Amino acid sequence: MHKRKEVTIYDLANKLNISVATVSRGLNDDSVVSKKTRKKITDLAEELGYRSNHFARNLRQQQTNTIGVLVHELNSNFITSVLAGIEKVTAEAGYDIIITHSSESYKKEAANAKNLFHKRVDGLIASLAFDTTDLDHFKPFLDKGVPVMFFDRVEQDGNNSVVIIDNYKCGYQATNHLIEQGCKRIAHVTSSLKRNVYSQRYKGYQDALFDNGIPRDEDLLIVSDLSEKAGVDAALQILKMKPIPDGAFITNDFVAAVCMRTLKENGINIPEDIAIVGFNNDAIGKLIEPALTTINYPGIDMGEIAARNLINHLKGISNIHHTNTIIVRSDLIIRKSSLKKGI
Amino acid sequence: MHKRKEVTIYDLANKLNISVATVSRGLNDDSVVSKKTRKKITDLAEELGYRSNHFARNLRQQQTNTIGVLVHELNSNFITSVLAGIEKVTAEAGYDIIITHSSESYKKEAANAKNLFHKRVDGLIASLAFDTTDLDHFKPFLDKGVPVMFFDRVEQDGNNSVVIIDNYKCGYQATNHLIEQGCKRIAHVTSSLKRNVYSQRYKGYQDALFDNGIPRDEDLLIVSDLSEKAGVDAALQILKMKPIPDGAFITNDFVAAVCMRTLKENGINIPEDIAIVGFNNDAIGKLIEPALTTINYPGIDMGEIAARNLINHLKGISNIHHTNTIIVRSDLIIRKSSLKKGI
DNA sequence: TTTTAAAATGCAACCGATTACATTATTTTT
DNA sequence: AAAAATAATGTAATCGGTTGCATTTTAAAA
Repeated sequence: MHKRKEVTIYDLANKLNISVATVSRGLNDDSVVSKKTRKKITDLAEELGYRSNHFARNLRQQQTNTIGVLVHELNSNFITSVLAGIEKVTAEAGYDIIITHSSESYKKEAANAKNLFHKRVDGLIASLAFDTTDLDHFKPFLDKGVPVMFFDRVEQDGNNSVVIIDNYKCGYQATNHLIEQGCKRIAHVTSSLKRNVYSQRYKGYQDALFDNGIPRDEDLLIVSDLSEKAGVDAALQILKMKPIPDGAFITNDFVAAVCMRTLKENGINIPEDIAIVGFNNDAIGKLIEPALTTINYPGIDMGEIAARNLINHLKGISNIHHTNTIIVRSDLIIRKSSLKKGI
Repeated sequence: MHKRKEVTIYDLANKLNISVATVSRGLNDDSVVSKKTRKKITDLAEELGYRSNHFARNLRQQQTNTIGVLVHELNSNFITSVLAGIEKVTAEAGYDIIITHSSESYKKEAANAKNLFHKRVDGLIASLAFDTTDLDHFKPFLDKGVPVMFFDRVEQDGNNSVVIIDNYKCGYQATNHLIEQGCKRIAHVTSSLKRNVYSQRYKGYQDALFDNGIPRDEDLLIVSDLSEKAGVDAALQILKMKPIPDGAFITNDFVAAVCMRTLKENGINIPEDIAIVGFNNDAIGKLIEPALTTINYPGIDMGEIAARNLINHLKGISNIHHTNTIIVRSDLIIRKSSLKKGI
C-alpha cells in the first residue's frame, strides 16, 4: 500500500539548482522565465515523470477547476448527448466535471446541490427534477457568486441563465402537423405540467388547436411520469376515449413507442386510425414500426452551449447575467407514424 | 468576481478559544475530543456555514478520494447502467468519480488514462475500446500501486482484476437456443474479434454448432463496428448468402434491431424465415416487432461490483489481487424474434 | 566605462487542513 | 493527599504548489 514518492517542484529545483519559484513559473510557461531555463525545467519534469499536484495548486489559488453537473436521470439518450457536449467543452478548457443525478427527486437534487456546494465547484450546470419548483437549494451558489447554468428543465423566473429549446413552438408545430394531416381529435400525453418543458409544449398544443378552430377537450390530456407503464396506461386510456382520438402528440419518444405498441396490440392502425408524434428524436424512433415522427432536440449543442457560456463567464470573457436565455434550434422530423396523407 | 471569505477551522478555533487541532479532530468526530467540545464545534461550524476544504485535506493526506472511470462510449444503455451502479457505490463511500470516454479509440483511451493518472485518482475502473490490445497505458497506475478494475471489455491475461459475464456461455446459449428452434444455418454478426467479449461469444457460437453436429461455415460470420450502418450492411450481406440463413445471433441489440428492420424491408419474415437473437437487453428489444430475444446483461450490478471491490481494496478491507475474476450472472430472455416453434 | 533600464531569478509567506508529539487537566488508585 | 493513569487539548511541522516583493544578472543607453 506504500506509494512511491512523488516528484515535486522542490526536487526539480534541487536538481537544477534553481528556486522553486522559477520552477513553478517555468512549468506554467511564464514568459518571465528565460526560454533556456524553461526548457531545462520542462525537460527534467518530463524525465522524472513529474505530475503537478492540483490540490496544492487549488488550495493556493482558491479555485477548484471543477464544474458540477446536476441532471435528473442518466438513462436517456438526450442527457447522454448533453453530457457529451459538456464534457467536450469542459475538457478542452481544462475543467473537471462531477456528474450527479437526482432520479427525478427534489430531495435528492437538493442533496446533490449541497454536496457540490461543499465540493466548491467553480460553476454548476443543472437540469431540474420533475417536482422541483423552488430553487432554494441553488441559493448558496448564487450567494457565493458561483455561476449556475440551467438547461432544458428550468425555472424561467427571469433571474436565471438558461439554455432551452422553444418548447412552445415545438408543441405548436407538432400539433399543427397532426392537424394538417387531417386530425381533428388530438390527444396529448405528457408529464408534470409544473415543469416548464411540458407546460409550454402543452400551451403550444392548445394554441395550435385554437388557431385551427378545434375545440379544446380536457379529457384528451394524459399526464403521467415517463415510465414504460405510463406508456401502456396512456394507450389504454386512449382506447377508452369516445370517440377515439385520431391523433396523439406524445411528449417523449420512448413513451410514444410503448404507447404505439400497446395500441397496435389492440388492433389500432398507425397512422390510419391514430397519427402519432413523439418528442426527442431517440434512436428508437427509426426502429419501430411505423417510424416515429418526432421533434429533434440537439442535446450535444445544448451541453456545449451551456458549458461554453459558463466557462466564458468564469474566465471573465463574457457575463452569464447579460445573456439570460439562450434558445437552441429544434425541428420537426416527419416519419410515417403521422403521415395519414402519404407524402 | 470577488468571493466572500470562507470560514476555516482557524475561525472556528478563534471563536471557541481552542486550538485548530481540536477543531479538526472534533469535525472528524474523533472520540479523543470530549463530547461537549465536539458539540460546540459542530454547532458553530453549522452556524457559520463552514465547509471543509478538501484540497487542504487531500494535500495533507496524499490521496484524492477520486476514482477515475474510463469507458468506450457514453451512448449506450449498458454503459449508463454501469455508471449508475458505480455512482451509487462510490457516492456512498464518499468518493468522487471522473468519467472519461474514448469513443472507441485506443489513442483517446491512452490520453484519458494519462489524464486521470495526472489527476491522481485513487483507483480506476475501465472498459476497453475496440482496438485496444496492449495495456501499456495502464502501467503507470500499476507502478504507482493505483488499483485498476476492468469490466466487460477486458484483457484477460490473468494479471488484471476483471468483472465480466461469461461471454462464452452466453454465445453458446444463444446459439443453442436457435438450434433448438430448428435453425440449421446460423449467421453471426459481431464486432472486432480482438475484443474478449466478441471472441468468446464467437467461440460459444462455434462450440454450440459443433456440439449439435452443424458444420462450421466461415461465410456466415459478419464482423463490423456497431453502428447503424453496420446493421444495414449486415442485413444486406445476409440477404446475399446462399442459401439464406435461417437464424442469426447478433452481438448487440441495436444492431440487431437495425438489421431486422432492413431484413423486413426486404420481405424477410422474422422469425419464420430467420430467427434472431440479440445481446444486451436494451429497452429497444421490447419495442420492435417482433420483440427481440436477447441476453440480459446486468450493467448496474457490474458497476456496483467493480466499484465495491475497488473501494474495499482501497480501504484495505479486501485485496483486489486475490479475487482476480468476478463473473456476473447473465441469462437468455426469449421473445418472439427467435420463436419459430411458438411457445 | 558608468548609469539606467529591463530581464531573470530568488525569498518567504500563504492556502487550510492533518497529525506526531508534548503538555495540561481530570480521574483513579494507593 | 500524593502518585499514577487516563483523558483532553495544544504546538508546530507538513503537504506542494503560487505569487508579491526583493534581489541579482544581463542588456541597453549615456
